[in-house]
Amino acid sequence: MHTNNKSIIPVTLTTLKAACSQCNLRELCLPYGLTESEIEQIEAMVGVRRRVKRQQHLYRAGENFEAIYAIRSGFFKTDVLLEDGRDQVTGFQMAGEILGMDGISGETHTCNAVALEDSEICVIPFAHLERLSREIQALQRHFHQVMSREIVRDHGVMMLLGTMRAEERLATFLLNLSQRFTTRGYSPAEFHLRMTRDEIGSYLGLKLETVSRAFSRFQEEGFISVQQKHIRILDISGLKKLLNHPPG
Amino acid sequence: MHTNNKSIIPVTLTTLKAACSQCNLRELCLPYGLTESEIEQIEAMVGVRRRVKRQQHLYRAGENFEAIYAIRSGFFKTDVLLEDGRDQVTGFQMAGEILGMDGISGETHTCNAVALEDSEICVIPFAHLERLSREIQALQRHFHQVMSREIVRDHGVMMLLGTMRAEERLATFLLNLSQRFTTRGYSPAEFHLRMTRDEIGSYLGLKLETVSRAFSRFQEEGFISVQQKHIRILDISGLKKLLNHPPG
DNA sequence: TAACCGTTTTGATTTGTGTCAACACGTCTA
DNA sequence: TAGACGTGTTGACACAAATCAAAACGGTTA
Repeated sequence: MHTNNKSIIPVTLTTLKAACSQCNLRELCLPYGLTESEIEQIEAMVGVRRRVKRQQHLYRAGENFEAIYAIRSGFFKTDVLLEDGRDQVTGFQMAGEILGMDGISGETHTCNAVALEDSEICVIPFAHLERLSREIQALQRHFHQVMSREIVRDHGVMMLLGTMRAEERLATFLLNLSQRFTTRGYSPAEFHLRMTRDEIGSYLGLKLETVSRAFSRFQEEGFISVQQKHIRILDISGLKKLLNHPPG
Repeated sequence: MHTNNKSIIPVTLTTLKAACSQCNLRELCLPYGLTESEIEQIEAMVGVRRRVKRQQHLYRAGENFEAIYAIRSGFFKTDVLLEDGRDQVTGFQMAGEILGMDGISGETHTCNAVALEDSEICVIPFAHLERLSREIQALQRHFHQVMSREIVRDHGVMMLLGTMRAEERLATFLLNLSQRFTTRGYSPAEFHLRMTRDEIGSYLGLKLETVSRAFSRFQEEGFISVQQKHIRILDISGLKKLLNHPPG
Protein backbone atom coordinates (compact mmCIF):
# COMPACT_ATOMS: atom_id res chain seq x y z
CA MET A 1 0.00 0.00 0.00
CA HIS A 2 1.33 3.42 -0.84
CA THR A 3 1.23 6.56 1.18
CA ASN A 4 -2.05 8.25 0.56
CA ASN A 5 -2.10 11.96 1.11
CA LYS A 6 -5.72 12.61 1.90
CA SER A 7 -5.33 16.21 2.95
CA ILE A 8 -6.90 18.41 0.33
CA ILE A 9 -4.44 20.95 -0.92
CA PRO A 10 -6.00 23.76 -2.93
CA VAL A 11 -4.96 23.57 -6.56
CA THR A 12 -2.72 26.35 -7.70
CA LEU A 13 -3.86 27.86 -10.98
CA THR A 14 -1.62 30.22 -12.81
CA THR A 15 -3.27 32.42 -15.36
CA LEU A 16 -0.04 32.22 -17.29
CA LYS A 17 -0.88 31.69 -20.95
CA ALA A 18 0.65 28.69 -22.58
CA ALA A 19 3.42 29.41 -25.04
CA CYS A 20 3.88 26.18 -26.93
CA SER A 21 5.93 27.96 -29.55
CA GLN A 22 8.53 28.79 -26.91
CA CYS A 23 8.36 25.48 -25.06
CA ASN A 24 11.42 23.30 -25.24
CA LEU A 25 9.20 20.24 -25.09
CA ARG A 26 7.51 21.20 -28.31
CA GLU A 27 8.96 18.29 -30.26
CA LEU A 28 7.55 15.91 -27.68
CA CYS A 29 4.13 17.49 -27.41
CA LEU A 30 3.36 18.74 -30.89
CA PRO A 31 3.69 17.56 -34.48
CA TYR A 32 6.08 19.13 -36.95
CA GLY A 33 5.06 21.43 -39.73
CA LEU A 34 2.37 23.48 -38.06
CA THR A 35 1.68 26.93 -39.44
CA GLU A 36 1.96 29.92 -37.13
CA SER A 37 -1.75 30.33 -37.03
CA GLU A 38 -2.23 26.67 -36.09
CA ILE A 39 0.22 27.06 -33.25
CA GLU A 40 -1.69 30.09 -32.08
CA GLN A 41 -4.91 28.09 -32.06
CA ILE A 42 -3.23 25.36 -30.03
CA GLU A 43 -1.82 27.89 -27.59
CA ALA A 44 -5.31 29.27 -27.16
CA MET A 45 -6.55 25.78 -26.40
CA VAL A 46 -3.92 25.01 -23.78
CA GLY A 47 -5.68 27.32 -21.44
CA VAL A 48 -3.70 27.32 -18.26
CA ARG A 49 -0.67 25.88 -16.64
CA ARG A 50 -1.07 24.40 -13.23
CA ARG A 51 1.38 23.57 -10.51
CA VAL A 52 1.06 20.26 -8.74
CA LYS A 53 3.06 19.83 -5.57
CA ARG A 54 4.82 16.63 -4.62
CA GLN A 55 2.35 13.99 -3.33
CA GLN A 56 -0.60 16.00 -4.63
CA HIS A 57 -3.11 14.37 -6.97
CA LEU A 58 -3.52 15.79 -10.46
CA TYR A 59 -6.71 13.76 -10.70
CA ARG A 60 -8.28 10.83 -8.93
CA ALA A 61 -10.15 7.75 -10.11
CA GLY A 62 -13.85 8.59 -10.21
CA GLU A 63 -13.36 12.28 -10.83
CA ASN A 64 -15.02 13.87 -13.80
CA PHE A 65 -13.01 13.74 -16.98
CA GLU A 66 -12.65 17.05 -18.73
CA ALA A 67 -9.09 17.48 -19.84
CA ILE A 68 -5.87 15.70 -20.59
CA TYR A 69 -2.59 17.05 -19.31
CA ALA A 70 0.84 17.61 -20.79
CA ILE A 71 3.65 17.49 -18.29
CA ARG A 72 5.77 20.62 -18.58
CA SER A 73 8.11 19.70 -15.80
CA GLY A 74 8.20 17.20 -13.01
CA PHE A 75 7.39 13.57 -12.54
CA PHE A 76 4.17 11.62 -11.99
CA LYS A 77 2.91 8.15 -11.28
CA THR A 78 -0.48 6.72 -12.20
CA ASP A 79 -2.09 3.90 -10.27
CA VAL A 80 -5.28 1.89 -10.24
CA LEU A 81 -7.05 0.63 -7.15
CA LEU A 82 -8.93 -2.62 -6.59
CA GLU A 83 -11.94 -2.74 -4.26
CA ASP A 84 -10.05 -4.92 -1.82
CA GLY A 85 -7.38 -2.28 -1.36
CA ARG A 86 -4.72 -3.69 -3.65
CA ASP A 87 -3.23 -1.19 -6.00
CA GLN A 88 -0.85 -1.20 -8.91
CA VAL A 89 1.28 1.56 -10.36
CA THR A 90 0.49 1.56 -14.09
CA GLY A 91 3.13 4.04 -15.16
CA PHE A 92 5.63 6.77 -14.41
CA GLN A 93 5.37 9.88 -16.56
CA MET A 94 7.87 12.64 -17.16
CA ALA A 95 8.11 15.97 -18.96
CA GLY A 96 6.62 15.97 -22.43
CA GLU A 97 4.32 13.03 -21.76
CA ILE A 98 0.54 13.07 -21.67
CA LEU A 99 -1.67 12.15 -18.72
CA GLY A 100 -5.37 11.46 -18.48
CA MET A 101 -6.23 9.47 -21.57
CA ASP A 102 -7.78 6.78 -19.40
CA GLY A 103 -10.69 9.15 -18.83
CA ILE A 104 -11.73 9.50 -22.46
CA SER A 105 -13.66 6.25 -22.62
CA GLY A 106 -16.09 7.14 -19.84
CA GLU A 107 -17.34 10.08 -17.88
CA THR A 108 -14.65 9.76 -15.26
CA HIS A 109 -11.01 8.98 -14.74
CA THR A 110 -10.16 5.37 -13.98
CA CYS A 111 -6.84 5.89 -12.27
CA ASN A 112 -5.04 8.32 -9.98
CA ALA A 113 -2.27 10.62 -11.11
CA VAL A 114 0.08 11.77 -8.37
CA ALA A 115 3.06 14.09 -8.63
CA LEU A 116 6.28 12.51 -7.35
CA GLU A 117 7.97 15.90 -7.33
CA ASP A 118 6.77 19.47 -7.64
CA SER A 119 5.51 19.62 -11.19
CA GLU A 120 3.92 21.85 -13.74
CA ILE A 121 1.36 20.69 -16.28
CA CYS A 122 -0.53 22.21 -19.20
CA VAL A 123 -4.28 21.69 -19.12
CA ILE A 124 -5.76 20.60 -22.44
CA PRO A 125 -9.56 20.72 -22.28
CA PHE A 126 -10.59 17.62 -24.15
CA ALA A 127 -13.64 19.01 -25.94
CA HIS A 128 -11.43 21.75 -27.27
CA LEU A 129 -8.78 19.28 -28.36
CA GLU A 130 -11.34 17.26 -30.30
CA ARG A 131 -12.69 20.40 -31.94
CA LEU A 132 -9.25 21.57 -32.97
CA SER A 133 -8.10 18.17 -34.17
CA ARG A 134 -11.08 18.16 -36.53
CA GLU A 135 -9.54 21.24 -38.09
CA ILE A 136 -5.84 20.56 -37.90
CA GLN A 137 -5.02 17.26 -39.49
CA ALA A 138 -1.49 17.12 -38.11
CA LEU A 139 -2.81 17.61 -34.61
CA GLN A 140 -5.33 14.83 -35.06
CA ARG A 141 -2.67 12.50 -36.39
CA HIS A 142 -0.37 13.35 -33.54
CA PHE A 143 -2.98 12.79 -30.88
CA HIS A 144 -3.85 9.39 -32.32
CA GLN A 145 -0.20 8.47 -32.29
CA VAL A 146 0.12 9.48 -28.66
CA MET A 147 -2.80 7.27 -27.68
CA SER A 148 -1.50 4.38 -29.74
CA ARG A 149 1.95 4.77 -28.21
CA GLU A 150 0.34 4.38 -24.82
CA ILE A 151 -1.26 1.11 -25.95
CA VAL A 152 2.05 -0.18 -27.27
CA ARG A 153 3.77 0.82 -24.04
CA ASP A 154 1.15 -1.05 -22.05
CA HIS A 155 1.78 -4.15 -24.14
CA GLY A 156 5.43 -3.87 -23.22
CA VAL A 157 4.53 -3.75 -19.54
CA MET A 158 2.27 -6.77 -19.96
CA MET A 159 5.17 -8.61 -21.56
CA LEU A 160 7.39 -7.61 -18.66
CA LEU A 161 4.88 -8.68 -16.03
CA GLY A 162 3.92 -11.86 -17.82
CA THR A 163 7.26 -13.30 -18.85
CA MET A 164 10.21 -11.71 -17.08
CA ARG A 165 11.92 -12.61 -13.84
CA ALA A 166 12.67 -10.02 -11.17
CA GLU A 167 16.13 -8.91 -12.30
CA GLU A 168 15.07 -8.70 -15.93
CA ARG A 169 12.17 -6.47 -14.93
CA LEU A 170 14.35 -4.09 -12.99
CA ALA A 171 16.99 -3.98 -15.73
CA THR A 172 14.28 -3.22 -18.30
CA PHE A 173 12.95 -0.51 -16.03
CA LEU A 174 16.36 1.15 -15.58
CA LEU A 175 17.17 0.98 -19.29
CA ASN A 176 13.79 2.53 -20.08
CA LEU A 177 14.33 5.38 -17.63
CA SER A 178 17.81 5.96 -18.96
CA GLN A 179 16.51 6.12 -22.50
CA ARG A 180 13.79 8.60 -21.59
CA PHE A 181 16.17 10.84 -19.67
CA THR A 182 18.46 10.82 -22.67
CA THR A 183 15.63 11.94 -24.96
CA ARG A 184 15.14 14.88 -22.63
CA GLY A 185 18.76 15.90 -22.70
CA TYR A 186 19.76 14.47 -19.33
CA SER A 187 22.52 12.01 -18.63
CA PRO A 188 21.70 8.45 -19.67
CA ALA A 189 24.03 7.10 -17.01
CA GLU A 190 23.23 9.06 -13.90
CA PHE A 191 19.84 9.99 -12.54
CA HIS A 192 17.70 10.37 -9.50
CA LEU A 193 14.79 8.03 -8.89
CA ARG A 194 11.68 9.98 -8.00
CA MET A 195 9.82 6.96 -6.71
CA THR A 196 10.26 4.64 -3.73
CA ARG A 197 11.26 0.98 -3.91
CA ASP A 198 7.67 0.18 -3.05
CA GLU A 199 6.40 2.12 -6.06
CA ILE A 200 8.96 0.52 -8.36
CA GLY A 201 7.91 -2.84 -7.01
CA SER A 202 4.25 -2.12 -7.56
CA TYR A 203 4.94 -1.11 -11.15
CA LEU A 204 7.07 -4.20 -11.79
CA GLY A 205 4.81 -6.63 -9.98
CA LEU A 206 7.41 -7.25 -7.26
CA LYS A 207 7.71 -6.66 -3.52
CA LEU A 208 9.92 -3.84 -2.38
CA GLU A 209 12.38 -6.31 -0.79
CA THR A 210 12.84 -8.02 -4.13
CA VAL A 211 13.52 -4.68 -5.80
CA SER A 212 16.04 -3.82 -3.11
CA ARG A 213 17.79 -7.18 -3.49
CA ALA A 214 17.96 -6.78 -7.26
CA PHE A 215 19.52 -3.34 -6.85
CA SER A 216 22.11 -4.82 -4.47
CA ARG A 217 22.80 -7.65 -6.88
CA PHE A 218 23.31 -5.22 -9.78
CA GLN A 219 25.73 -3.28 -7.63
CA GLU A 220 27.68 -6.40 -6.66
CA GLU A 221 27.93 -7.32 -10.33
CA GLY A 222 29.23 -3.85 -11.09
CA PHE A 223 26.38 -2.91 -13.42
CA ILE A 224 25.29 0.12 -11.45
CA SER A 225 26.07 2.07 -8.34
CA VAL A 226 23.22 2.81 -5.97
CA GLN A 227 23.10 5.39 -3.23
CA GLN A 228 19.53 5.59 -2.06
CA LYS A 229 17.72 7.08 -5.01
CA HIS A 230 20.78 8.13 -6.89
CA ILE A 231 21.58 5.68 -9.67
CA ARG A 232 24.66 5.54 -11.82
CA ILE A 233 24.77 3.05 -14.66
CA LEU A 234 28.31 1.71 -14.98
CA ASP A 235 27.84 -1.12 -17.46
CA ILE A 236 24.87 -0.66 -19.72
CA SER A 237 25.71 -3.71 -21.82
CA GLY A 238 25.83 -5.80 -18.67
CA LEU A 239 22.29 -4.75 -17.92
CA LYS A 240 21.22 -5.48 -21.46
CA LYS A 241 22.72 -8.94 -21.28
CA LEU A 242 20.40 -9.68 -18.39
CA LEU A 243 17.55 -9.51 -20.87
CA ASN A 244 17.61 -12.00 -23.72
CA HIS A 245 18.11 -14.68 -21.10
CA PRO A 246 14.78 -16.43 -20.66
CA PRO A 247 13.96 -18.27 -17.43
CA GLY A 248 14.11 -21.70 -19.11
CA MET B 1 5.80 -21.09 -27.64
CA HIS B 2 2.66 -21.18 -29.63
CA THR B 3 2.03 -22.89 -32.91
CA ASN B 4 3.24 -20.67 -35.68
CA ASN B 5 1.58 -21.19 -39.02
CA LYS B 6 4.21 -19.96 -41.40
CA SER B 7 2.59 -21.19 -44.60
CA ILE B 8 1.33 -18.25 -46.58
CA ILE B 9 -2.35 -18.60 -47.22
CA PRO B 10 -3.70 -16.17 -49.81
CA VAL B 11 -6.05 -13.68 -48.21
CA THR B 12 -9.65 -14.03 -49.21
CA LEU B 13 -11.17 -10.72 -50.19
CA THR B 14 -14.88 -10.44 -50.73
CA THR B 15 -16.00 -7.49 -52.73
CA LEU B 16 -19.10 -7.53 -50.57
CA LYS B 17 -19.90 -3.97 -49.59
CA ALA B 18 -20.16 -3.27 -45.92
CA ALA B 19 -23.65 -2.69 -44.63
CA CYS B 20 -23.17 -1.19 -41.20
CA SER B 21 -26.79 -0.10 -41.12
CA GLN B 22 -27.82 -3.74 -41.27
CA CYS B 23 -25.11 -5.09 -39.00
CA ASN B 24 -26.26 -6.47 -35.67
CA LEU B 25 -22.98 -5.32 -34.14
CA ARG B 26 -23.76 -1.73 -34.95
CA GLU B 27 -24.18 -0.73 -31.32
CA LEU B 28 -20.73 -2.08 -30.57
CA CYS B 29 -19.00 -0.58 -33.57
CA LEU B 30 -20.71 2.73 -34.14
CA PRO B 31 -21.99 5.65 -32.09
CA TYR B 32 -25.65 6.45 -31.69
CA GLY B 33 -27.42 9.25 -33.45
CA LEU B 34 -25.82 9.17 -36.85
CA THR B 35 -27.77 10.57 -39.76
CA GLU B 36 -28.48 8.34 -42.73
CA SER B 37 -25.98 10.21 -44.84
CA GLU B 38 -23.31 9.80 -42.20
CA ILE B 39 -23.93 6.09 -42.08
CA GLU B 40 -23.59 5.97 -45.85
CA GLN B 41 -20.26 7.72 -45.63
CA ILE B 42 -19.09 5.22 -43.03
CA GLU B 43 -20.28 2.30 -45.13
CA ALA B 44 -18.32 3.71 -48.04
CA MET B 45 -15.24 3.85 -45.83
CA VAL B 46 -15.51 0.26 -44.61
CA GLY B 47 -14.36 -0.91 -48.00
CA VAL B 48 -14.33 -4.63 -47.85
CA ARG B 49 -14.99 -7.54 -45.63
CA ARG B 50 -12.37 -10.17 -45.41
CA ARG B 51 -12.42 -13.76 -44.22
CA VAL B 52 -9.62 -14.97 -42.00
CA LYS B 53 -9.35 -18.68 -41.48
CA ARG B 54 -8.46 -20.31 -38.19
CA GLN B 55 -4.74 -20.01 -37.41
CA GLN B 56 -4.30 -17.44 -40.16
CA HIS B 57 -2.74 -14.06 -39.38
CA LEU B 58 -4.79 -10.93 -39.90
CA TYR B 59 -1.56 -8.97 -39.59
CA ARG B 60 1.93 -9.54 -38.26
CA ALA B 61 4.33 -7.43 -36.23
CA GLY B 62 6.48 -5.45 -38.62
CA GLU B 63 3.90 -5.32 -41.39
CA ASN B 64 2.91 -1.97 -42.77
CA PHE B 65 0.05 -0.31 -40.94
CA GLU B 66 -2.75 0.86 -43.16
CA ALA B 67 -6.04 -0.09 -41.59
CA ILE B 68 -7.75 -1.07 -38.41
CA TYR B 69 -10.21 -3.94 -38.35
CA ALA B 70 -13.64 -4.48 -36.86
CA ILE B 71 -14.42 -8.09 -36.08
CA ARG B 72 -17.72 -9.07 -37.67
CA SER B 73 -17.63 -12.63 -36.50
CA GLY B 74 -15.09 -14.96 -35.00
CA PHE B 75 -12.38 -14.80 -32.42
CA PHE B 76 -8.78 -13.50 -32.39
CA LYS B 77 -5.75 -13.30 -30.21
CA THR B 78 -3.00 -10.70 -30.35
CA ASP B 79 0.52 -11.40 -29.18
CA VAL B 80 3.87 -9.67 -28.95
CA LEU B 81 7.22 -11.30 -29.46
CA LEU B 82 10.53 -10.67 -27.71
CA GLU B 83 13.82 -11.08 -29.57
CA ASP B 84 14.74 -14.08 -27.45
CA GLY B 85 11.66 -15.97 -28.57
CA ARG B 86 9.46 -15.36 -25.57
CA ASP B 87 5.98 -14.22 -26.42
CA GLN B 88 2.94 -12.99 -24.59
CA VAL B 89 -0.69 -12.99 -25.59
CA THR B 90 -1.85 -9.40 -25.04
CA GLY B 91 -5.53 -9.97 -25.65
CA PHE B 92 -8.40 -12.02 -27.01
CA GLN B 93 -10.85 -10.17 -29.24
CA MET B 94 -14.37 -11.08 -30.27
CA ALA B 95 -17.12 -9.80 -32.55
CA GLY B 96 -17.68 -6.06 -32.37
CA GLU B 97 -14.18 -5.31 -31.12
CA ILE B 98 -11.46 -3.41 -32.93
CA LEU B 99 -8.02 -4.73 -33.89
CA GLY B 100 -4.90 -2.99 -35.10
CA MET B 101 -4.68 0.20 -33.03
CA ASP B 102 -1.14 -0.73 -31.99
CA GLY B 103 -0.04 0.22 -35.50
CA ILE B 104 -1.17 3.84 -35.38
CA SER B 105 1.84 5.11 -33.48
CA GLY B 106 4.39 3.98 -36.03
CA GLU B 107 4.64 2.86 -39.60
CA THR B 108 4.11 -0.77 -38.74
CA HIS B 109 2.17 -3.10 -36.52
CA THR B 110 3.81 -4.05 -33.24
CA CYS B 111 1.95 -7.28 -32.57
CA ASN B 112 0.45 -10.25 -34.36
CA ALA B 113 -3.26 -10.83 -34.76
CA VAL B 114 -4.28 -14.45 -35.32
CA ALA B 115 -7.74 -15.87 -35.85
CA LEU B 116 -8.61 -18.60 -33.34
CA GLU B 117 -11.61 -19.64 -35.42
CA ASP B 118 -12.77 -18.88 -38.95
CA SER B 119 -13.59 -15.19 -38.77
CA GLU B 120 -14.81 -12.27 -40.77
CA ILE B 121 -13.55 -8.73 -40.37
CA CYS B 122 -14.34 -5.30 -41.80
CA VAL B 123 -11.36 -3.39 -43.13
CA ILE B 124 -11.27 0.26 -42.06
CA PRO B 125 -8.53 2.11 -43.96
CA PHE B 126 -7.04 4.37 -41.35
CA ALA B 127 -6.42 7.43 -43.49
CA HIS B 128 -10.06 7.31 -44.48
CA LEU B 129 -11.16 6.94 -40.87
CA GLU B 130 -9.17 10.01 -39.87
CA ARG B 131 -10.61 12.00 -42.74
CA LEU B 132 -14.16 11.01 -41.88
CA SER B 133 -13.75 11.55 -38.17
CA ARG B 134 -12.72 15.13 -38.95
CA GLU B 135 -16.15 15.56 -40.47
CA ILE B 136 -18.35 13.46 -38.22
CA GLN B 137 -17.95 14.51 -34.63
CA ALA B 138 -19.76 11.49 -33.21
CA LEU B 139 -17.44 9.18 -35.12
CA GLN B 140 -14.40 11.00 -33.82
CA ARG B 141 -15.68 10.81 -30.26
CA HIS B 142 -16.45 7.14 -30.62
CA PHE B 143 -13.07 6.28 -32.01
CA HIS B 144 -11.33 8.09 -29.18
CA GLN B 145 -13.43 6.18 -26.71
CA VAL B 146 -12.51 2.89 -28.33
CA MET B 147 -8.82 3.69 -28.04
CA SER B 148 -9.18 4.85 -24.47
CA ARG B 149 -11.14 1.74 -23.58
CA GLU B 150 -8.20 -0.29 -24.83
CA ILE B 151 -5.87 1.64 -22.53
CA VAL B 152 -8.17 1.07 -19.57
CA ARG B 153 -8.43 -2.62 -20.42
CA ASP B 154 -4.64 -2.86 -20.54
CA HIS B 155 -4.43 -1.30 -17.08
CA GLY B 156 -6.76 -4.02 -15.87
CA VAL B 157 -4.48 -6.68 -17.29
CA MET B 158 -1.47 -5.02 -15.67
CA MET B 159 -3.33 -5.11 -12.36
CA LEU B 160 -4.09 -8.78 -12.89
CA LEU B 161 -0.51 -9.66 -13.81
CA GLY B 162 0.99 -7.52 -11.09
CA THR B 163 -1.11 -8.34 -8.06
CA MET B 164 -3.23 -11.47 -8.49
CA ARG B 165 -2.47 -15.09 -7.74
CA ALA B 166 -3.14 -17.85 -10.26
CA GLU B 167 -6.71 -18.73 -9.31
CA GLU B 168 -7.76 -15.11 -9.10
CA ARG B 169 -6.37 -14.52 -12.56
CA LEU B 170 -8.29 -17.39 -14.07
CA ALA B 171 -11.50 -16.45 -12.27
CA THR B 172 -11.15 -12.88 -13.52
CA PHE B 173 -10.57 -14.21 -17.01
CA LEU B 174 -13.66 -16.43 -16.96
CA LEU B 175 -15.87 -13.70 -15.54
CA ASN B 176 -14.64 -11.30 -18.20
CA LEU B 177 -15.38 -13.78 -20.99
CA SER B 178 -18.80 -14.50 -19.54
CA GLN B 179 -19.60 -10.83 -19.41
CA ARG B 180 -18.53 -10.24 -23.00
CA PHE B 181 -20.51 -13.23 -24.27
CA THR B 182 -23.54 -11.87 -22.45
CA THR B 183 -23.18 -8.48 -24.15
CA ARG B 184 -23.26 -10.32 -27.46
CA GLY B 185 -26.43 -12.19 -26.63
CA TYR B 186 -24.83 -15.52 -25.78
CA SER B 187 -25.18 -17.49 -22.60
CA PRO B 188 -23.24 -16.02 -19.68
CA ALA B 189 -22.94 -19.47 -18.12
CA GLU B 190 -21.94 -21.77 -20.92
CA PHE B 191 -19.39 -21.19 -23.62
CA HIS B 192 -16.66 -22.67 -25.69
CA LEU B 193 -13.06 -21.57 -25.20
CA ARG B 194 -11.45 -20.78 -28.51
CA MET B 195 -7.92 -20.79 -27.14
CA THR B 196 -5.65 -23.45 -25.69
CA ARG B 197 -4.52 -23.69 -22.06
CA ASP B 198 -1.15 -22.51 -23.25
CA GLU B 199 -2.64 -19.36 -24.75
CA ILE B 200 -4.70 -18.69 -21.64
CA GLY B 201 -1.55 -19.16 -19.61
CA SER B 202 0.42 -16.79 -21.77
CA TYR B 203 -2.26 -14.13 -21.41
CA LEU B 204 -2.47 -14.60 -17.65
CA GLY B 205 1.27 -14.86 -17.08
CA LEU B 206 1.01 -18.51 -16.01
CA LYS B 207 2.21 -21.86 -17.30
CA LEU B 208 -0.34 -24.11 -18.96
CA GLU B 209 -0.06 -26.66 -16.14
CA THR B 210 -1.04 -24.01 -13.63
CA VAL B 211 -4.05 -23.06 -15.75
CA SER B 212 -5.07 -26.68 -15.97
CA ARG B 213 -4.74 -27.18 -12.23
CA ALA B 214 -6.80 -24.08 -11.53
CA PHE B 215 -9.54 -25.38 -13.83
CA SER B 216 -9.52 -28.69 -11.99
CA ARG B 217 -9.66 -26.92 -8.66
CA PHE B 218 -12.64 -24.80 -9.76
CA GLN B 219 -14.40 -27.97 -10.85
CA GLU B 220 -13.72 -29.70 -7.52
CA GLU B 221 -15.11 -26.66 -5.72
CA GLY B 222 -18.21 -26.82 -7.89
CA PHE B 223 -17.73 -23.38 -9.41
CA ILE B 224 -17.61 -24.61 -12.98
CA SER B 225 -17.74 -27.74 -15.05
CA VAL B 226 -15.01 -28.27 -17.59
CA GLN B 227 -14.97 -30.64 -20.52
CA GLN B 228 -11.98 -29.76 -22.61
CA LYS B 229 -12.84 -26.37 -24.01
CA HIS B 230 -16.46 -26.41 -23.02
CA ILE B 231 -17.04 -24.37 -19.88
CA ARG B 232 -20.16 -24.16 -17.79
CA ILE B 233 -20.26 -21.70 -14.93
CA LEU B 234 -22.24 -23.23 -12.08
CA ASP B 235 -21.57 -20.77 -9.27
CA ILE B 236 -20.73 -17.31 -10.47
CA SER B 237 -20.72 -15.83 -6.97
CA GLY B 238 -18.25 -18.50 -5.90
CA LEU B 239 -15.92 -17.32 -8.62
CA LYS B 240 -16.41 -13.72 -7.63
CA LYS B 241 -15.61 -14.54 -4.03
CA LEU B 242 -12.18 -15.73 -5.18
CA LEU B 243 -11.42 -12.15 -6.02
CA ASN B 244 -11.46 -9.68 -3.17
CA HIS B 245 -9.20 -12.08 -1.30
CA PRO B 246 -5.73 -10.60 -1.47
CA PRO B 247 -2.68 -12.85 -1.01
CA GLY B 248 -1.77 -11.35 2.37
C1' DT C 1 -9.75 -50.22 -36.30
C1' DA C 2 -5.13 -48.78 -35.04
C1' DA C 3 -1.64 -45.33 -34.92
C1' DC C 4 -0.44 -40.73 -34.35
C1' DC C 5 -0.58 -36.03 -33.01
C1' DG C 6 -1.55 -32.07 -30.27
C1' DT C 7 -3.55 -31.00 -26.06
C1' DT C 8 -4.71 -31.65 -21.31
C1' DT C 9 -4.36 -33.61 -16.80
C1' DT C 10 -1.97 -35.06 -12.78
C1' DG C 11 2.07 -36.09 -9.78
C1' DA C 12 6.76 -35.22 -7.70
C1' DT C 13 10.12 -31.96 -7.05
C1' DT C 14 12.55 -27.48 -7.45
C1' DT C 15 12.96 -22.66 -7.20
C1' DG C 16 12.16 -17.70 -7.29
C1' DT C 17 9.86 -14.57 -4.90
C1' DG C 18 6.96 -13.45 -0.94
C1' DT C 19 6.74 -13.04 3.94
C1' DC C 20 8.29 -11.86 8.42
C1' DA C 21 11.57 -9.69 11.12
C1' DA C 22 15.48 -7.02 12.52
C1' DC C 23 18.34 -3.41 11.73
C1' DA C 24 20.58 0.68 9.22
C1' DC C 25 20.25 5.06 7.10
C1' DG C 26 18.66 9.94 6.26
C1' DT C 27 15.72 13.62 7.24
C1' DC C 28 12.89 16.26 9.98
C1' DT C 29 11.44 18.05 14.28
C1' DA C 30 11.50 19.05 19.11
C1' DT D 1 21.65 16.56 20.07
C1' DA D 2 18.18 13.05 20.59
C1' DG D 3 14.21 10.93 19.04
C1' DA D 4 10.93 9.63 15.66
C1' DC D 5 9.55 8.48 11.24
C1' DG D 6 9.73 7.05 6.56
C1' DT D 7 12.59 4.42 3.73
C1' DG D 8 15.89 0.94 2.45
C1' DT D 9 18.74 -3.28 3.31
C1' DT D 10 19.58 -7.91 4.64
C1' DG D 11 18.63 -12.58 6.52
C1' DA D 12 15.85 -16.84 7.49
C1' DC D 13 12.11 -19.27 6.12
C1' DA D 14 7.60 -20.42 3.65
C1' DC D 15 5.02 -21.10 -0.21
C1' DA D 16 2.92 -20.59 -4.88
C1' DA D 17 3.97 -21.55 -9.21
C1' DA D 18 7.48 -23.42 -12.42
C1' DT D 19 9.67 -27.40 -14.01
C1' DC D 20 10.12 -32.12 -15.29
C1' DA D 21 7.84 -36.25 -16.38
C1' DA D 22 4.33 -39.51 -17.48
C1' DA D 23 0.03 -40.76 -18.79
C1' DA D 24 -4.81 -39.85 -20.53
C1' DC D 25 -7.79 -37.84 -23.80
C1' DG D 26 -9.82 -36.35 -28.32
C1' DG D 27 -9.56 -35.80 -32.99
C1' DT D 28 -7.54 -36.99 -37.41
C1' DT D 29 -5.43 -39.94 -40.69
C1' DA D 30 -3.90 -44.30 -42.67
